[in-house]
Amino acid sequence: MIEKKISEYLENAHEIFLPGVSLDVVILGYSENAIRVLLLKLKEYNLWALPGGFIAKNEDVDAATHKIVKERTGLEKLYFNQFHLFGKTGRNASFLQESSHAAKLSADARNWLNQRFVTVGYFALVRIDQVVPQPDILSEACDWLPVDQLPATILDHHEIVNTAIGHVRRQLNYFPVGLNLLPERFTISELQRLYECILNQKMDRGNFQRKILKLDILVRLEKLKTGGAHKAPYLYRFDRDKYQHKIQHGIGFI
Amino acid sequence: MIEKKISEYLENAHEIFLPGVSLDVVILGYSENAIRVLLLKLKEYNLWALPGGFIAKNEDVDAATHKIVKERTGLEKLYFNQFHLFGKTGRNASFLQESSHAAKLSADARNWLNQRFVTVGYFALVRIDQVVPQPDILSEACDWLPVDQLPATILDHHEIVNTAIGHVRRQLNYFPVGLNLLPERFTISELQRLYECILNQKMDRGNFQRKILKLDILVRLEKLKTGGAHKAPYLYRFDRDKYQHKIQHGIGFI
DNA sequence: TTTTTTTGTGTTATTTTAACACAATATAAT
DNA sequence: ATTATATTGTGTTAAAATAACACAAAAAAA
Repeated sequence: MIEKKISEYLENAHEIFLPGVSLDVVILGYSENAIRVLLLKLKEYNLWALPGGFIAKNEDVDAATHKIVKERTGLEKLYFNQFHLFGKTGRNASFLQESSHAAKLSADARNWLNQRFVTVGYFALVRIDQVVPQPDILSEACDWLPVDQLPATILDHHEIVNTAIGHVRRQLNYFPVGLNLLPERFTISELQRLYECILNQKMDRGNFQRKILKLDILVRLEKLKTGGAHKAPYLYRFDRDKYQHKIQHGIGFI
Repeated sequence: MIEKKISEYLENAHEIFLPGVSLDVVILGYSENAIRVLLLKLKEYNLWALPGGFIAKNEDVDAATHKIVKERTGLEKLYFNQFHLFGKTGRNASFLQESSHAAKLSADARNWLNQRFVTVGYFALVRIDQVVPQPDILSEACDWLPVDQLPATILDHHEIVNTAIGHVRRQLNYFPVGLNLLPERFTISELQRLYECILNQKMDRGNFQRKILKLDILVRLEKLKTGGAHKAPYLYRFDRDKYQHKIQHGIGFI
């Protein structure tokens, strides 16, 4: 039955969508000291996929990103960053043709899906506990999967995720990170663990503290009361205005 | 008559090219203390354009870049860097429709050109005096124009050039530059002027010298004999292996 | 009360950065 | 031939940044 949905969705795709171009979005989240990526499990296929789709002929690519993510995961108002156009031939060769489900698709749908696409990749960073992704009709599940143990995916989505992470890692040198990945109030150690997790390397605690505080994007709150068998750390929150300023203008950190 | 050429070129474009996607290349060169960009002057239009074109259906986008640049300017073996996908609607709205020449094109060509495109931008850096660009049949001229005084261009090529320069400027923090922009042998001051030109800011001479030498990508040659009314500076050349290593692995500089 | 763990902050050696200094020297001016 | 001018190679130094480690304070568990 899923084929019927896909066929309906792609009926007249030639008239609606910009041909040749697709769009995939790497939504990265953080929890339990692991960077995770939001993937959709395709119904009746044992494969995962990034939320992605096509761009309407009269639609900006940036706008399509928001629309596609909303449709496929329910998430809204994320901040997206374009990072690469994946343009190799043979990107989208195999999986559809080999599938036993392909034959059940309409001719329109098959034609559309079998054309050669280039895909533009966007990424976003979000707080896992603050969003509730909802799989769309094409997907049976929508899950946060750790990026270092990706499941089997369609096409080159594995490569797209890894490229996105490389970009995030490099951006860390110029832009702060954390506003969308940590709870409203957090400790410096929690922020440090996030950095260590993205960069996959340990950092000196004292030096990290001094350096991040000197960026002047954190506001110190009262002491943390609950918790571990040790001295209670201060809680901080981001100063959103100053944080946004650094995001816009960039500032070295690591 | 140019319309006939264009019509021929675009005949059956639907079958040959990936629809919806075009490609533009910002080739930057340096001479006389100005960063210049290679532009083509379109025949019978009083507008300039970046070398650009379309991607064959069975062709990698990276490969298309080389092919298009070769066809349109004669330049080969450049090192290209993809930097952005320009995806706004209305990018390619006006110039063709308004032109009196459009009516002379074949229906095929008009159809092809009137579809909505997104364009992927690549840039390259080259030594102006080492390449001899040749305009192709579609262009009456092929010239290096200073990026701070761009002439009227088609579409959003102005924005594409400026975006490319922004990327080059940011890359300067991570990768050396100069191998493709200076003569084989050059002085440190010449290299400094290049940096100042790209960054549009003055730098301290002594500090620049120490810093660039510490990168360990330059080889000192004999003294410069000819020239100015002052102490003769040393000549240097790039150590290509070490330079390439820095390009690959990146290293902070500025 | 003691132990364990982590925190906030301190110390110090080393390196980097930024700004300026000055003699050396190749040509031009006299 | 002598002096002036411009630019070079290198030196100096204060300030800032970096890296590695130190230690008492404190919250909870033992």
